[in-house]
Amino acid sequence: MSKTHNMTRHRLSITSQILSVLPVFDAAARHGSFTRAARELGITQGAVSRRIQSLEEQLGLVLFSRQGKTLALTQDGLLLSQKAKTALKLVEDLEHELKGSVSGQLRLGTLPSLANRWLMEQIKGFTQDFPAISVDLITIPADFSAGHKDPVNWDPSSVDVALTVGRGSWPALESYAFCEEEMVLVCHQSLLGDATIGTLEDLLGLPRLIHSTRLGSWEYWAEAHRLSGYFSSDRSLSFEHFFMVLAAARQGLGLALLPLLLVEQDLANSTLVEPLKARHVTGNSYYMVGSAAAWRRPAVAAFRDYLLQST
Amino acid sequence: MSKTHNMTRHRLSITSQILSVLPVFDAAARHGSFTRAARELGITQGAVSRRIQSLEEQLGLVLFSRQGKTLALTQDGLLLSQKAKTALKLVEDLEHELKGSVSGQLRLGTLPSLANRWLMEQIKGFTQDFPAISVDLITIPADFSAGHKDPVNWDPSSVDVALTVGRGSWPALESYAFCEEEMVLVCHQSLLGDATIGTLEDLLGLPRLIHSTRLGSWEYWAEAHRLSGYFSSDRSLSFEHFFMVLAAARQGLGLALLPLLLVEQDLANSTLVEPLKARHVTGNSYYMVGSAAAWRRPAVAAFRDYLLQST
DNA sequence: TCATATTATGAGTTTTACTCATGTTGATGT
DNA sequence: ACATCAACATGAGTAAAACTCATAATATGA
Repeated sequence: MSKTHNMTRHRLSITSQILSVLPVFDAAARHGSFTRAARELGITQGAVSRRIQSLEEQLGLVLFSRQGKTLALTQDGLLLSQKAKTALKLVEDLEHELKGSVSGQLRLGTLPSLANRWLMEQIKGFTQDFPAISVDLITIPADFSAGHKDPVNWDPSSVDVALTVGRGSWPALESYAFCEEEMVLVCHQSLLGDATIGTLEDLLGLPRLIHSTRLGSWEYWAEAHRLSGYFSSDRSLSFEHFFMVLAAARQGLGLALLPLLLVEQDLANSTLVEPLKARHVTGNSYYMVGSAAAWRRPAVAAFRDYLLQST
Repeated sequence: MSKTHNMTRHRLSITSQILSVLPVFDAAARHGSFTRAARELGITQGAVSRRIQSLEEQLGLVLFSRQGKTLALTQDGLLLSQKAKTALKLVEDLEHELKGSVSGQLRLGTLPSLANRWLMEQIKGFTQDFPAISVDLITIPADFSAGHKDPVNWDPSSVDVALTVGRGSWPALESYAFCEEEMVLVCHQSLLGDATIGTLEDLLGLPRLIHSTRLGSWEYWAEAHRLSGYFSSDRSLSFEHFFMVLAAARQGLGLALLPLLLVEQDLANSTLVEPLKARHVTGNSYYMVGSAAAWRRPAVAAFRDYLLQST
């Protein structure tokens, strides 16, 4: 059997290709596992496997010895991992040094619900990266328009960036979407008791927590799942902000319909459960909104880039 | 006017993106010119421009100050370039160290014509990269088959890799194409005298140098350019190998039809000229051919990778 | 020996990097 | 001043790399 291979096209020198794999290789070397490395990097196991393979081909060396489950660095791999660490450290330090030179003030306006957990996490990471930027956080109203234009219910002169939800149409402002709004059905485990939940109808007897400033949510959700007209209408519990709905749900007060962004962490650590997967993409997105002038300021641009990156 | 931007998808951390641009940035910083950096890297000016731009966006910094023609590093750029050099040096050294650990013998068989200049250049670069590999070079016959299967006119047991021309069909062997065969019309400047060459017909009065082991070359070329039947048939000069044809052409003995691979350098430094652009892709390619067992040897695989890379 | 946890791999998709062609701009010489 | 030149910038389209998803293959250990 003859086997033929075609020629490659010209690219940058081999060093460049090696450089970009270094973080992947380093993670794999540190964990001694492609799976865990992938988890750390937020990519799939297959991606790590492939990249390491191609690195080994580039170098013409075997970097890991694989025996089924067990992964171990070879002699060459060990050498590379040590040097790689040094090089990575160098570049990381450099990055921090450069970012440290960005200073200024960042005035953020945010929907109250974002400010409880999600935004705090972002701000934590951001201020670590940019220690010389001061942040000033205030809330803005959650008023919501279903129309074609999104409202500007904050004072653009007192805020550089507003974090809000909408359709991306703020005249005279420049907006960046960082997350699609997807509503998720959640509740506390205790609410379900020992009932077996098989269909959406099984859930409709449970108390629902209502978001009073966006009243249509349940109805839109029900429509998307072809369930209109099923809601019981006895006692109702309603709250102005999502964060209050969330707090109520955590207490087991009822079934909540909340944006995924706000409940990701609770789902991950099982504070809340998703009794049935009945999600609903609303068509809105979360946006950073600011004037063109604001976006030109380094501190503001840095925040935008950070958020887009970390999403 | 409102301006909206969509969210990015998750990728590797920012450091990884920075790493792969470093060689580009370094070249630009060293040359103080995107154009010259591009030339060094073998890519276009636009590619360099874009990558530097995206690096600047990633970092949220301006690295170069552009004033029309003049390009200069900013303060931040200078800082980055110094650190980048250190990091690059580290990785390059590392690469050499790893490659230095590959040792063994590489037995190459080659068409004689390749061994004059082109292959020597490759071997020079290869042995610099892999100082621990010994190379043993011999020639193999240039016999050529126009049929479906390519001949094996060398002893596979005495050679790891044969460099030859063909169609990629060597039964029981594994082959890698590294260059398409493209015939170019060349001659010494003096041959043209002061005649004005406007069409192919103008050239047909000049003496042609003939490659006796692949007699059809001129005819195939003529056919491709719809010129059959024009050749004068007085005195003829014919040579067994391309390298002899090339040597004759350099002396101004006649018009030669040679593979681009063999005359690239002569064209670049004007030892030879291409009186009219009348190239002809023959459909053959240059191949590295070896047994699967040979390709498994590190020294042999290293040579393959080097050649595919440098093409 | 079966369940499990891991890496490998085929197929298809998305994103990035590149080329080519053209636009723009500032310096230079007449 | 103005034309010219030599750089960088940029829009559009293409090629290649990187990633995902789904699934296969494989060693480990109860």
